[in-house]
Amino acid sequence: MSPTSSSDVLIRKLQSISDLREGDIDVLKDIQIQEKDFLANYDLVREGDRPVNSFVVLDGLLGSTKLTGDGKRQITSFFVAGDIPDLHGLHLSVMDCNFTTLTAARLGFMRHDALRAICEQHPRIATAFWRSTLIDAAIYREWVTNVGRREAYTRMAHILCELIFRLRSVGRIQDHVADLPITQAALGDALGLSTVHVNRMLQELRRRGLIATTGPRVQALDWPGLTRAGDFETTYLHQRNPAA
Amino acid sequence: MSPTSSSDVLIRKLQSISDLREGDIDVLKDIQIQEKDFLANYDLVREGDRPVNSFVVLDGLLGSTKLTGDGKRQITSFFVAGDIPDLHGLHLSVMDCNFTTLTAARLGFMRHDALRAICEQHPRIATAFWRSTLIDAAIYREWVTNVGRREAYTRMAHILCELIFRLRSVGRIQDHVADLPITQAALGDALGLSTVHVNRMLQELRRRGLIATTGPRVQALDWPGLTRAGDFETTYLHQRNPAA
DNA sequence: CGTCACCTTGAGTGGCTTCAAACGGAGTGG
DNA sequence: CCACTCCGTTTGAAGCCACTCAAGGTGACG
Repeated sequence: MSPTSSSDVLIRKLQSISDLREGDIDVLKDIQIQEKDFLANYDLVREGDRPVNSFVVLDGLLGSTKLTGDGKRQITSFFVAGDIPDLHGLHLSVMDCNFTTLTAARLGFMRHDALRAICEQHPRIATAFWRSTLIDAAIYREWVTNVGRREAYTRMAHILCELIFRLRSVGRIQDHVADLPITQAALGDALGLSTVHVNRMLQELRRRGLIATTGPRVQALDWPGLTRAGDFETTYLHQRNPAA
Repeated sequence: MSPTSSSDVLIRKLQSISDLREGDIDVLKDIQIQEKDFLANYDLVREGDRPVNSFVVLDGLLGSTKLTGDGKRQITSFFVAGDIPDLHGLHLSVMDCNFTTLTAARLGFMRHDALRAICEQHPRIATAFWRSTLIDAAIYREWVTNVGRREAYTRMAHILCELIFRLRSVGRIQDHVADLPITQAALGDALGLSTVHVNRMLQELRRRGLIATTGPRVQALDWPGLTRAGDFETTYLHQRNPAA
């Protein structure tokens, strides 16, 4: 077990979105979690799969992705450390999307039958997991709005705000700098934009002094300005105990 | 109580997406449901609200909507008879979107504390409700993809497919005709398109013999053709017992 | 008969796409 | 050590999808 074990990542996350008691935390500590590493651009789950376990993100960036009939890819959401992307699979038997690593990632796998047993015996934990999927849904809603009604520049700023905010709230940001080895092509797939246009919008954000990028690192130089540019409000992320 | 009571609508819906036993159904029958009628374009829930009850749609069409900073509206999902749009509010305390009637509608209200009590004592019912919110999330995912990566014509066909399919699966379609008094402006807000362009895409669908419209009624003249035009697969709707 | 809400049509514009090519850094093998 | 490749970023130019603006048409309703 590493200093911050996979259980810790899971528990800290659930604490940050719901109210758990000591007893609940002890139960969570006993969940068997199998760690495994993956390279970038690996499909962990594919549309049509019937998964028997869910995983918590321990490190790295994932996305839920869908492919259209003519082969275009849409990333419908990002997942950072602490998130449990395919918790939806616990009750959706057949998956309707893929879960793909967007960077190298470390994941912790948990068996569905174990999770189901816990949910039956510990309603408060069940509620915490349920709430986690509801926050995912809220993020999807925001993304529909982002892609449907905001223009490219605002859209770009918005998604950067979300990423930075979420990374910060799980302690993955040092000195306002986010380690984000995500390609511009992936950003395009998330925003419904072409790679070329993503590049131009990023340049515009840099030109206006809102962000700086050095290789895979993104830095918000002017957070208030960036949130204004991105029409970003944190309500939809439903953070409850930011301290945790 | 009307011949098809509000409980019936709720129960039939939950049966169509999950496996319930006789005992569960008896419990559901005892839920207090308060019926109420609404006109079109009424905000039932607003962003920032902390609702104390959820409602099941008994008749009519609703949408979850969000407003951007500059006042543009995005409809992020539709809700038809049987759906429980703001079940998300059961565990999200502060709402991040509005729920608006898009047509005149009849709704059945259920108190949150009653629902929470039931979920604690009947894990199978809790799972059914949870699953209902997971299907909402799956629909949001599909909408992100639809708005982000499909062009207007396909996008339009897709949303019509979804609406017709969902209405049919709850028995609200007679002779392939859907009663849909939805405005083209609302369709635009759902698709991230201007009203003008919605109008032109509908014309194109009519011209190609895929749909017919007479006033507020929409008819799929060529269902296979329409699903092909809309790149529509039913996986993401996660229907389990279509017979029910 | 006037009003209102919604649908329809036309013309001009622009945001974003596509296509194509050049550039830069990291890793590899001769 | 240098060529070579690969992957991702950057830049330019041309074109189209969808938008905006504006006006006219239609049906419902008081």
